[in-house]
This record gives sequence, C-alpha cells and structure tokens, in this order.
Amino acid sequence: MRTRLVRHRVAWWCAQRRPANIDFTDVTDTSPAPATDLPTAFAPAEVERPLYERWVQRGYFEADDKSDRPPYCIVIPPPNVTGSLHLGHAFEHTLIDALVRRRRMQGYEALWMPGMDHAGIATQNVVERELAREGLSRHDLGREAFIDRVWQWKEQSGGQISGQMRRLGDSVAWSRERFTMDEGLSRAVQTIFKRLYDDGLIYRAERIINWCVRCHTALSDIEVEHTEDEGELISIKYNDEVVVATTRAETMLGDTAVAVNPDDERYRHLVGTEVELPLTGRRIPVVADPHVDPEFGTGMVKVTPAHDPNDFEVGRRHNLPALTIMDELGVITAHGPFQGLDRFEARPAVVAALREQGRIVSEKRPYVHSVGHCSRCKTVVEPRLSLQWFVRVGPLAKAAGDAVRDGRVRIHPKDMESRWFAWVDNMHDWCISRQLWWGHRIPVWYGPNGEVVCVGPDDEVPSGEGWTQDEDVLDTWFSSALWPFSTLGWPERTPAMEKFYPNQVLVTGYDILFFWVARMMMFGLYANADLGPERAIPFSTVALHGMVRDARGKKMSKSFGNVVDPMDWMDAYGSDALRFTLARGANPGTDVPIGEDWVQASRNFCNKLWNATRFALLNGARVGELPAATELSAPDRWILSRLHATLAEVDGLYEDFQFAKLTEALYHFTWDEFCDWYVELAKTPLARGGTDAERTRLVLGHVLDALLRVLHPITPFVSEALWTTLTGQETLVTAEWPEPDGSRLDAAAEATVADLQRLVTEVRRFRSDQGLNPGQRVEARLTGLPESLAGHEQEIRSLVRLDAPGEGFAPSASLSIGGVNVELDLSGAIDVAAERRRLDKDLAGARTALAQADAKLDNEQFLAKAPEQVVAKIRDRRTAAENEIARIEAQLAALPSA
RNA sequence: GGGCGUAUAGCUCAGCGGUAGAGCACCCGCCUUACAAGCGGGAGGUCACUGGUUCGAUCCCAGUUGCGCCCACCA
Repeated sequence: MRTRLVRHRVAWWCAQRRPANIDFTDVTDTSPAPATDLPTAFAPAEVERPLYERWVQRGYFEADDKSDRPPYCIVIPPPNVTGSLHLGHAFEHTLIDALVRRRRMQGYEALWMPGMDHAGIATQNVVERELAREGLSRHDLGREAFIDRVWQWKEQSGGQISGQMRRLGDSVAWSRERFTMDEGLSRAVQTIFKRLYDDGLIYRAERIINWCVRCHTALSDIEVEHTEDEGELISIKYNDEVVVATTRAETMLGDTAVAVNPDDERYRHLVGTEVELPLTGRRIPVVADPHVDPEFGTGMVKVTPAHDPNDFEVGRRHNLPALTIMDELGVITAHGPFQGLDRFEARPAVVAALREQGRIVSEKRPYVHSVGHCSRCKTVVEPRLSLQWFVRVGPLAKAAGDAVRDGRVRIHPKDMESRWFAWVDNMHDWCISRQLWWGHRIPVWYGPNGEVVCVGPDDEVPSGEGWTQDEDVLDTWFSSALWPFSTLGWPERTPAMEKFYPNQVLVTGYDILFFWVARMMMFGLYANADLGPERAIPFSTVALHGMVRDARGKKMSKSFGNVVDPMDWMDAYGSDALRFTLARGANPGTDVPIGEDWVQASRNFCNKLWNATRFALLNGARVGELPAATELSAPDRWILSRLHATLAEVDGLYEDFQFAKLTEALYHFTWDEFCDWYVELAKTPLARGGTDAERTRLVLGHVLDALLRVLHPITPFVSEALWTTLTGQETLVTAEWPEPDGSRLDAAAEATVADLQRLVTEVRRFRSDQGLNPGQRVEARLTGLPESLAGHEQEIRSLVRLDAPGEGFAPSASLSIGGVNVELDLSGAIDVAAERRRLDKDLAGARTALAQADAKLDNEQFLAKAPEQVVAKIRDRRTAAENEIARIEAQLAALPSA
C-alpha cells in the first residue's frame, strides 16, 4: 500500500516536472550568460573517478622534501594485505584525508604517506586457508614456494586496497608508497634489531610464552584475548593430606611439586616432604612459596613449571625441573595412556582415571574463569615453555611514558592518557619471535653449536662455515613500530627524514594504542635518540578515533551479519556522502554508529549544495571584489557574518579533531542559513536586477567560494566539481583555505535578520494553521515595519507570498508581530477556533515563562548571589515574555468573533 | 580481581550550574521561478534512581541500578 502510494507520487511528479533549462532572461536583465550545464541532481559516479585521476596525474598529492613550507606529515596506519578495506578504514581515511587536505590548502607541505602492512600471522592465515581449500598445507609447498604464494596474494590484495583508497579520494602521495617488507624497510628492521641486541635490549630466553596450537607460533601478551569462559574446577587428592584444585587437569602429568604458603600453619609440617603424583608414580616435593594464596581452595597448589607462568616462576625459585608434556599441536607427549591425546581429550581422560582411583574429592563444579584465546583464530592459547626472542621493554617503555608525561607527545582525547600510562608503566617484556614463514626473518645467525655468531642486516653478515639463520620471523608489529621513520628512509638521513620526522599527527583507533602506538613510541624514541629529545618522538600528537558500529551501535562482525562494504554505499550515494557521514559521526575517541539512512541524508546534503550552487550559477553568481559593507543589504551582511563565524568555528574545531561538530556546523550553515534563508532572500534583489542583483551575485559567489573551500577536506569531489565551475579555476586541492575575517561579523545585521525570520515564521505559521497552500498568493498590508526591515518589505512579501493590497482589499485577519501589523485579505472566513487554540497555547507558554522569570527576580538570594550576566539574562527573558504576551493578546483581540 | 566510561526525544548521539538540542524516523500541508534527494508548519523528554552541595542541578559530589570497554600470571 505504502509502496504503491510512493510510486504513484513519483510518477505523478515526473510527469509534471518542468524542463531543466529555465529561461531566466526575463527576470535577470543584466546577468551574464548563465552557466546552465549542471544537471539538476548531483551524480557522484560521473564526477568522482575522473577527478581523482586528474588529481593524481597532476601530482597535487605529492610532497616536496626540500620546500620551505612547514611540514605536515601523517603516515597511514598501514592496512593489512589480508583482503580489502572495511568501513573502519573508510572512517580513518576520511579523518586523515580531511586533516591533510586542509593543511595542504593552508600552505603546508602536506604529506600523507601511503603503504601497507605484510601482517605476518594474519596474512599467513588467510593464505593457508586458501591453500586448505585446495587440500594443501604450507608444508606441502615448502617455505620458499609458500612465501611466493603469499606475495601473489599480496599483489592482489594490495591492488584492491589501493583501488578502494582511490574511490575514497585519499590524497596520498602515491609515489612514496611503502610496504613493510620492502627492501628498505627490511633493512630498517634488521638495523634496529642489531642496535637493540648490541644494547642488550633484545635477548633470547626460555620462557613461558603464549602458544597458539593452531597458528603454531608464539604470541605476545596483547595478541591474547581473554574471555570469561565456563570451566570446571576439580579438586584432586594426592594423598590424605594433599588436595589441590585445577581447571586444567591434564597438566598434572607435568607437575614437579606441590606448593603451600610459607606462613600457612596447616601445612608447615609437610614442607620438605614428598608426595606421590597420581597416575605417574613420580614422587614430587612439597615446597613453600609466597605465591600461594592460603585463602584460595585448600591453600595448596600443584606446580607445573613447563605449562604455567606462575608455576614456572615457582619452579625457578625452588630449582624444580620443568617437564614438558605437550607438543606444539597441543598433543600430550608424556609417556603413558594419555600420550597422543589432544589436550582437550586428555583433560576428561585424566579426570576419569583419577576418579577411578578415588582421587577426585569434589565433583566437577561450574567455574567461570578467564581463558586466553589467540586473537587471530580464537583458539585457546596454551602457556608453553620455549626458547624465544624478547625485547627488554623497561627503558623503552619508560621513555614512551615520559614523552607523554612531559608533553612532547599529546594524546587526544586526553582521557586516553590514563590508559596509556597504565599500560606503558606496567609492560612485560615483548616476545617478538614467531614460528611463522611470512615476515621478517630474525637477523641472527647461529654457529654449529647453536651459539649466536652474528646479528645484523643481511648485507653486513659475513658468511661463516656452518652458519645458519634463525628460522623464525619477527612479530609483525616489530616492523610497524618503525613505520613513521622507516617509510622516510631511516636509517639513512634522507631529506624526507629531515623534513617529515617527527610526523605531526598520528591518527588511529584506540584499539591499537598498545599494539602499535606504544611500540612506535618506544622504537621511534630509541632509533632517533641522536636527534635529541624534542625530535626523537615519532609524532607530536596522537589523535585516537573510535570504532565504526552499525546503526544500533552494535559492533560490526561477520558472524552477526551486519558488516557493510563501504564500496556498496559509495556506489549508491557517492564517496562524499560516505565521507560526510563518517565525519559527522566522529566525536573524538568515541565509537561511530552508522546506518544507510545517514548516508542517504549526507547524499541529500551534497545534492543540496549542488543545487544551491546551480541556483547561484543560473543567476550569474561570480567571485569578485565585494562591495563595501555600507553598500550591502542586511541579509548580505548577515550571511557574510554567519559565514565568517562558521569559518572561525570550524578552524577551532579542527584543532581539537572535533569532526562531528565541525561537520555539523557546516551542515547547519549550508542548509539552514545559506539555502533556507539567504538563497530565498536573494531571489528578490536578483529579480529586481541592476546593482541590487549585481551585489547579490557577488555575495552569493563569495559565500559559495568560501563554503566550497571549507567543505573540500570532507567532501572533496562535489566541492571540486562545483568550485571549478564557479570560479573557472584549475583545482580546489591546492587552493587557499578560507580564513575567517573578523571584520565581517555584524551583530546588527544578525539582529535584523533574526527579526525578519521571526516575522516570516509567524506569518507562515498563521498561513499553515489557516490551511493556506504555501504557493497561494494573499493580499496583505504591512505596517509598522521597523527601520531595519523597512527596506526589505519585498523580500518579506516574497517569502510568505503576500501581494500588495489591490483594488477592493478587505482584510479579514490581522497579525501583530513585534510591532509589525500584518493585515491579510483571506477573501473568506478564517478558522477562528483553530487560531484561538494556537494563540491560547502560546499565551499559556508565554505566561509560564513570565512567571518563572518573575519568581527568580523576586528571589533575594538569587539577586544577591547570581552573577550579573545571569540576572540580566533573566530580565531580558522577562521582557521578551511580556512582549510575547502583548503580541498574542493583540492578535487574540484582532480575531473576529466566531 | 583492578581500572575507566556511560545512562538525555522512537533510534543514534551532542550539550550544559541559569527556560532541554541535532540528524533520522513521525504527523499535517505543498510543484513554492535551485533542489520532491525538496519546501513550509508541527508533535514528541520527571535529562536512569536516591540522597547531598547550591539562590538555582540534566550538569557538580556520594551511593544504587543497568549497559559498555580496557587491563590481569585467581590455581
């Protein structure tokens, strides 16, 4: 039903539609030939692609290392080459692009450094999955062939990603594009590895690390996601006195001690004795260790040094052997009946065996505890003893904390700083070796006996007899940590380094503050220490944004089925609409809900802008010298005042990355002020012709010129298309940013237009209440116009379709608005009841306001303690309420009796 | 277990010690010399709850409840 109605309406409208080319010659006597080649609706698809290609061809996005302009450099958070960009990327790119485009317009040497991340484990997993579909594993191919295969994947994924970036309009310097596995970046990785190693900040050690039995590799602490999972806490009786509890029963096969708290009176006599470990026949000691909490469970803990980080420490303190009972796949290796079982098969098997011996004292009870999962594949992580490479983060993390503490680096929004300090000040050493194939091979060579013989960049390594390179690769974040300077040529002192390091801003999601930002800070400060503390920082500001969510605020996820491909929305509504929507939702550091409706609304905005410009061009708007303020009308001065106030507001908001607010301010100015009022007001002087029309054309041109400039960072395509048409100039990309001009602010004009708006709105409301169609002309007499509005009677009449009184004018209704009397000839009875209802309601409201104001002004404490400004404000409010009451009463009095 | 955040219109969110705001959705009217992707006019909120501070609290403070997030080597 509804659909049918809509369709009907559209068909009806199309049939009625008048031709696009309107002949204005009869009303615009002195206008130049109007540019009428803009279609009536904005068609993004036709505009965007050619514009982007032209921008790239002309090199507008490239940056010059040697220019005198101040630098403004943002490095792209390199997208993983695991597929394609999602809405979150589109969001991030919109923000970065807006910042960079604005600075470019402001005359900075602006560089948005593009590139991608090899994303070791993520990409390897993707390609392994592909292989699995062909029934192959990476081992079937072998290391070399597998890596070739990943490179093929990288080419494909990378191509797709850069295509998407072009669609988005990203103004990146393509000639500088980098990849984390480029030769130069690999060299940077090897160089810093060597330096850290030589400084004792990288070491190799046997430790308990997080092991993913599916990805087959070690993980760092932050690559583990903890979830509250339901498990079973089981109490096992070793003998009459010794009872321990565990959620991982299978690990008891590797126990090498039982621990109690040294202060625990109950068990003091047991310390130093041995108990028999069930199922194994091994005898293990009872040790005293402060790690044990006497309050928890029985106050006795089983100690499995090879499979639990705490137990490992206990074992170290008591010289206990570490018995590994599980292999890299999570399969039990301990001799006996459990050998060959997966860890999750072994667990119930062990419990069953224990129960058979009557060793289970408390039956399994549900127990919710925190379980670590691999952030890549969600497999439960297994703590595992193994030999790995680590970064000793102590001094590096301290430096990263200090840089923020002493203000060299600003984190925005500021409340994210507490998170920063909490993490940076409590960081554990970083496990950087990964048992993967895709990534930077660890630049360490071992001699025949496994001793380290050489560390360093490939090309500096002398070949030695029987030397072999470490098989493992580095954590992918190790190379990302160098991104702000490896992309600029580090370790060479390149002109690009000189010009663009430190970067001005880093824009990224708060979710990778630790993964990436902290590591960039650590390595940036370390690698560039020679530049001095002020210049060693990788960037002076970190601007954190939130996550894109669906229209209901839910996280987007494949399993939930609410993931949106940004390409779909760009196809449907255009890149500008998507960008505008994303910017409009971007409150600093908070998540951004986005729904298709909102993109539609942004598309409508772009179309509004398009049509406003089209109107201006049809009426001969042009950019030229504005007449002096004294030559301008009040509406002219008003819109210029509003324009420059908006420009100033936007500038201020950019400094704080307040994209949502600045976008909102632009939306409001464009639509509610410029289109709804100024354009409508302009029709009168344009129709009048002569100098009035000429003046109006210049104001229209001036406002649009500035408006399109200031919108360009957010909506580059539509603004470029319109602005080049308006001005005849080459491009907006490198045009000047519109500076706010304080001398254009004009309180008097703003007050005049506010009066005019109030008058117009009131008349419109009357007309609407009386059921008059908006287009229907009515004769009316206006009297008592204040001086400021006296010259604008024609505009007012035009806005509310009031004709001058003609022959036989017989007013049947009269309005009194702010001293202005409007007598209308409705040529018929008016709906007195409807009007009275409306006026009564308004009157009640006004009386309430008056009473409230009076109550305040009667309150002595209020008068004594409230600031003067507030009191004055209440007095004004009181006066306004009084005037309002007078106005309504006058109208009520003028109402004919029913 | 520790820390942080949040609660405002049907939805998503701004805001703020001095009469509650936006977008979308909704209702009424409409081709009105740019735009029906539009125009005009409306309706809609005890600003989570309870106390406190204040002349005045949606805003500040404390507590309660709900939701969300981050960190954590609780067997």
